[in-house]
Amino acid sequence: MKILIIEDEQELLNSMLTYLRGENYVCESAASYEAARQKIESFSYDCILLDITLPGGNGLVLLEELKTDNKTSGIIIISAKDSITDKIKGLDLGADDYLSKPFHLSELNARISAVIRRRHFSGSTVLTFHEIVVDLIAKTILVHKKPVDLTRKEYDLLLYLALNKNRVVSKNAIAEHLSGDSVALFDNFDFIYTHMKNLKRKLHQAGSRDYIKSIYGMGYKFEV
Amino acid sequence: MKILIIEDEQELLNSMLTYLRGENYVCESAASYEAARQKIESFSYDCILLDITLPGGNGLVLLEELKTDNKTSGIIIISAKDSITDKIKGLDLGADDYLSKPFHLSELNARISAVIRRRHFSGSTVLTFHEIVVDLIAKTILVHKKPVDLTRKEYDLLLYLALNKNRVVSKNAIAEHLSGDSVALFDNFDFIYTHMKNLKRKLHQAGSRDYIKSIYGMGYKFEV
DNA sequence: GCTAAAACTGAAGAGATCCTGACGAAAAGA
DNA sequence: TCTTTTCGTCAGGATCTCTTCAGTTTTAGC
Repeated sequence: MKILIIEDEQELLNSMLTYLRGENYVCESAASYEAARQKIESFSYDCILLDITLPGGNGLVLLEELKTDNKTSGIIIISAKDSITDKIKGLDLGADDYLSKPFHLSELNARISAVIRRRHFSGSTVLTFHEIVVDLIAKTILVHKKPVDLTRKEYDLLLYLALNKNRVVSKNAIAEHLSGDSVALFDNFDFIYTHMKNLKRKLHQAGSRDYIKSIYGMGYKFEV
Repeated sequence: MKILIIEDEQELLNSMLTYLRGENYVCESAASYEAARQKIESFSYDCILLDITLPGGNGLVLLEELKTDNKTSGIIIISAKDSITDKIKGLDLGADDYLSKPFHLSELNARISAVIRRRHFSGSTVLTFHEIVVDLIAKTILVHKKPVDLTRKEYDLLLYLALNKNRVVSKNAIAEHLSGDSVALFDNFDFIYTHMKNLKRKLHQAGSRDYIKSIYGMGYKFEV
């Protein structure tokens, strides 16, 4: 699978490249719309990550071109939070999905595979783990096809664990993800214990098996 | 995995220590180049975080020394944004990566594990020794494709042995690697005996052959 | 073989980590 | 505004891990 990343922030770009290559995607990058346009004309990509807030050009114009060219690439818009307009949200402009900065690389990865899956296999943006189904767009959880009433934090927590399935995730990482604050340092993880407890209880009551394992001294693991 | 943090800003240092210890790294710190030099001479680290803009000494000189000493440590340069020269960016000076302040601790963490992977494991995320598989990202050990649950110390111990496969590692080296304060020589290796015993037992019970040999008077060897 | 040093073992206390229920604060919804 | 829900903190207790210790076995050298 081949991905084009259109992004000018060097550090973010590097992170994305490293992560996505680690996920076995073939990645190329462009730091300007002009460079991107050239690449798109010459090569084909399964997915294009488009930062629409680059200096020196309007990303929406590029988006227009992309859609009229009826290429088969899936397109995910990336943008600062306050640049996400209702039009983008509604995906009226023809993108397949959008993600606002700052985002987590694991979430980006999930979106990419969802978009690619949909394009190639006309699926939807859901993640399925046995009886648990996560709908990324609706932000809902189904267990045995029945919705489970989770709070926002609980949903975030489950999604994060699910995106990192079969990996041990540290409490540092969880705390950062839940709080949305990527700068803060956490001296106490009590709130994680509480959310974890409630999440586990709700999933259990809904009839799910206990996929969330606690790994003493290391963190948690969503094991499927 | 053991890390040396060379940094004089106390607050930042504390954040880094707390975070990285939370990620199960064994961490030590030095607030000056002189202190750092001493530690580096006496002990070995898997990764060194080097702030090159400390007062009272030039970090680049220390970097030079580090590279000529051909130690196996990975080196990540940390510095204020405007001190990042093109040379550093190109990593011509021999560092493995660089990070400009301010940075996110999770980003630092990602860089560290990438550097360690590159240096020690030639970039791979899983190590395979016949029926034993070490997944560095999942932080999980598989024997015959089934997970074996190890404690932190047991996992670290196995990783350290695997890292030095087919070499004899002394108990001093193991002790230094497992427990943070490398102040003095250890007079008592009882805790190693216990961890080793438990590790061996768990691997054996999981159906693995006994690759860990005890070399009388020398140490241990992971023989594959 | 004998001896002393080194290595192993099981048990157990100390210590760290995690879970739980309850409660007030904060946020969201009516 | 008032009500309801969600969130984070806290303290007590449960659980798991680490280290130490004492007793036993193995090893190398004589």
